[in-house]
Parts: sequence; structure tokens; C-alpha cells
Amino acid sequence: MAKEKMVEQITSMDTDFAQWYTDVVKKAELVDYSGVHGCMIIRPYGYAIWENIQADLDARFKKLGHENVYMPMFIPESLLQKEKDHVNGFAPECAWVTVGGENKLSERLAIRPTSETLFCEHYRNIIHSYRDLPKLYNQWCSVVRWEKTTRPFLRTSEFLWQEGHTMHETEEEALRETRQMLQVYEDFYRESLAIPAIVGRKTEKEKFAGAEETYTIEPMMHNGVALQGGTSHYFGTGFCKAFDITYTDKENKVQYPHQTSWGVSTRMIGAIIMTHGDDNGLILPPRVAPIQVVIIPAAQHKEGVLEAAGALKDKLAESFRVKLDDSDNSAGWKFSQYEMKGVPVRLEIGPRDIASNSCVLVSRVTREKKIVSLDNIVEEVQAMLDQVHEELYNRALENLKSKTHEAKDFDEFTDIATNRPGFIKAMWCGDVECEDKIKDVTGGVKSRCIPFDEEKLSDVCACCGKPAKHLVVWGRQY
RNA sequence: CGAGGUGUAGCGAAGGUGGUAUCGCGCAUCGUUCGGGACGAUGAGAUCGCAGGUUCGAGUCCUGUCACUUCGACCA
Repeated sequence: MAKEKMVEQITSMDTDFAQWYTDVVKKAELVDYSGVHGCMIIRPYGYAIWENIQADLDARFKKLGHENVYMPMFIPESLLQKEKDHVNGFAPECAWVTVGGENKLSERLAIRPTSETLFCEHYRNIIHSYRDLPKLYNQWCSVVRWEKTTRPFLRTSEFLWQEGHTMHETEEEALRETRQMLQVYEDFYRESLAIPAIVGRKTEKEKFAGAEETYTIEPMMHNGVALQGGTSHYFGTGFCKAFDITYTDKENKVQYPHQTSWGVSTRMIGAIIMTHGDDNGLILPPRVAPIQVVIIPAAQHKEGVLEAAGALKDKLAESFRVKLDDSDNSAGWKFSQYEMKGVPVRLEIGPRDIASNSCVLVSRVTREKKIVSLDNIVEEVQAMLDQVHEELYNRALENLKSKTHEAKDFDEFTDIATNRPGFIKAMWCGDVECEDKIKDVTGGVKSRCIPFDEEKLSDVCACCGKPAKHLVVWGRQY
């Protein structure tokens, strides 16, 4: 009964997960398609989620000493080309400006796909002494990557993100920063998005263009497919050498600083949808939900109902993001509407409730109805929001665990890759040939990461049988 | 980039063999309803993706083009 499918416009997840995703994105009014290839219009409800994410993360960054800046969106071609690996990685998906007004430009300008080069150019001018370090900058902006296949939030030609770019005196300090920021992401995913994930470092093949180390957070979507949910990179001194960024240390010796960068994007909204959503639509984790509680008056034409609902709204609005829907749609229509939009808690109040000084709370996750007294309504709502968060997290964790498999040898690996969606834990020799072979044979399974909490499943590579160096988590990705 | 598919009202669709466009949802107004997507009446809304061509006449036939989409390839 509680699980009964009540929303007819949304394709069932089991029927067609991709179609389900598109339906939810559209029906929940998160985005609209635009006339530009691969670009989405983020509608107020979708953008409000991003604003909540932004506020939360921004506070976490600032607490650790980071400062926000804004860089230009154009990168001269010569600047982009200074670091060889970097340009090779990004040039194929750059959009270029070649004309300004009526005139052809003497040098093409790339629309930033990421801003390492711009930060480096600036850091070269402002870093001279060890007293200038560390530099802990962050930028909120959009970037453009000319993708061939796009999907709302998951892969779009333009997307919103934050990119942190820091400079440090020592390798140790920079590595600590790289790890720390991945930890921030992991905490944020768990505490604010209710999403568990595997964290670790990327293999050589999957590293960021120009990075010495790339750390990643890899949540698993409901259908077992991975989403690269955020990355944190350690660059060593590679960019600094290419851009000639130096400082004088305490011993009056010229040194190269050590650099990091880290970012998360609107793709996280895709992760929320595909981790928590169900056949009735979106389910938003309470801490980033634009509407945490929706009040739906029952029999609202009767005297006193709207007044009582309005008073309740004013009271709750002191503690929560609340919406009162007093439109003349039917109550049933409203129920479905806000379920589709993933509002975590619904509050119903009608003549019967008013007479008994109570109201009805309904959890979006379980659909469980609870009659509570109006006297301690704030505590009751808070408790249900917390409960929704816990349930979402636990449900996602259960999904992650039940869809993570172990493979000892190649036959077992390919069998799982073919028949069981999810992650595969398997030992790896460290050779890129095995990564390539696995990708070819399985049709797209790639290494997600070498997890920080590495286990040892066996002594040999599950692909080639040679001595194993690491445990790797493998999977398909969006 | 390779192979297929689709473009008709805001959305989803119907429109054999050419004759100036139909239905459902949605939208607007009014009335009856109202504790799980209400019902009736009335009404507004489309130069049929775009550009050429054939024809007395093109949503329909021909050519070109653009966009979207599915499956591959590619995607730090």
C-alpha cells in the first residue's frame, strides 16, 4: 500500500532507468532544455537546490580558511598551452572565441573548461615569498566543455561548479590539503546529501590532465552505475614550473610552490536524483531541499482552515523552509505534486485536526502518516526531517553494499560485469594494459579508484594473474 | 565521428493513394466539488522544424538543411 505507485506520468525505474531520470528532472521542474546543444535551463526549484548546496559548501570552505575570487571566463590559447598534459586533456572539448565584435581575434580565446591556467598566471604575479603562502582560493562559476553526449546535470556543455586552487610551501602541506578537501566532500555528501560513497585515488590512466594524484568520491546510483562525484588533485610543482611560479624561502632559496585543485558541480544534483528518487519522483535530502515542509490544507474552503494553516506556516517558517499551498487544486493533486518534487515532509491540516489541536505529518520516504500535537510541532517536524535523512542514507548505503561484488579472477570478473550491476572489487597489477583489456571485454567497465581503505583479496591481478599491487574498485560510470 | 529514428498547439499523438488540420492532456472563464491526481459547460491556442522544388493546390511527393533522439566510438 505504502509503496503503491501513484504517479502515472513518471516511467518506472525498473522499466527504463534513463527515461525515469528524464521524467523526474522534467516533472519536478528542475530544468528545461534550451536551444543550445547540451545546455540546460536550471529552473527556480532546481536552482534553489544548488543555492542550498552552495551555501553549505561555501561555509565549509571558508571555515578552513579559503577565500572566494573570480577569474575571467576566457583563456588565451597560448596560456592554455603552457602545460602540455593539461592542454592535451582539455583541447578536444574546448569552445573557442575567434571573433570579437566585427574583428577576427589575433589569438583564439578558450571559454574556460577549468581554470588552473588562469590561477597560475595570477599566482605568478602575487607569490614571491614564503610569507605569501599558502594561497587558498576558491571560485564559484560555470565552465564549458563541448560534450558529444549530454544529459541534464550529469553531463552538460555548460555547468555550474566550484573550483578550489591552492598553493603551498611543501608537498606534505599540499597533499594534506588535497586529502582534506576530499574529506570535506565526503562529509558533505554524507551529512547534507545523505549519500554514501567510496573514496580513493584514481589510477594513472584516470588521473586529471596534469595532476600527480587525483582523489575522487564515487557514489553509486540506484541502478549500480557510478558517478564521479567530486575530485581533488595534487599537482606537485608541474604547473609552477610551466608557468614559472617561484617564491623565496626562509633560507633565501628560490623554490617552486606545491599546488592543488578540487571541485564539485551541479552534477551532484544528478547524484541526488539517482540515489534517492523513486517511482513517484524526486526525494530530496532535507538539508538541501528548497521546501522542507509543505503544508496542505484539507477542506480548505471550510471556515478557519486557511487561517490555521497560515498561522502554522508562520510558526514553522522560523525554523524551516516551508511552503503553504492554498491554491484551489484538489488535495490529492497537491499530494502527488509535492511527492514528485521530493519535498521530504508533508503536513496536512484540516477541520478534524484543528478541532483536536493536531495535524498529520507524512514522510516522503515511507509515506507513513503520523498524527502529532500542534503544541510541539517544531520538534516533531525536526524529528521527521532527521528521520528522512537517516532513512535516505541507510537505504543508499544498503544499495551500495548489496551491489558491491568481489572478483578473484578474470572469468568471475567478466561474469559479474555482465550480469550484476554495481561495483566490482578486484586486485590489480598496476598495468594500464589490464585496465584497457577490462574496458574492452566488458564494454565500459573502468577503474573507479584505489580506495583509501584498501583490502587484500588475493596476491594476483584478477585480469592477468601477475602479482597484484592494489585493490581497485571497478564499475560503469555516467 | 559511424549507423538508425523522430520533428504537426505548451506536452503527447492522429492525419492510406495531394484539396488549407483532428484528438487527449494542459491552459482560461463560470458553476458544482474538495482528507490521495474531481466533474460539467464554454473558450483561447498550429502559417505542420527550416529553405527550396513539383503542382491549379503540399502536413502529405522530391531535394537540401537544421534540431532532437537511440545504439556505438570518444569523454581529466
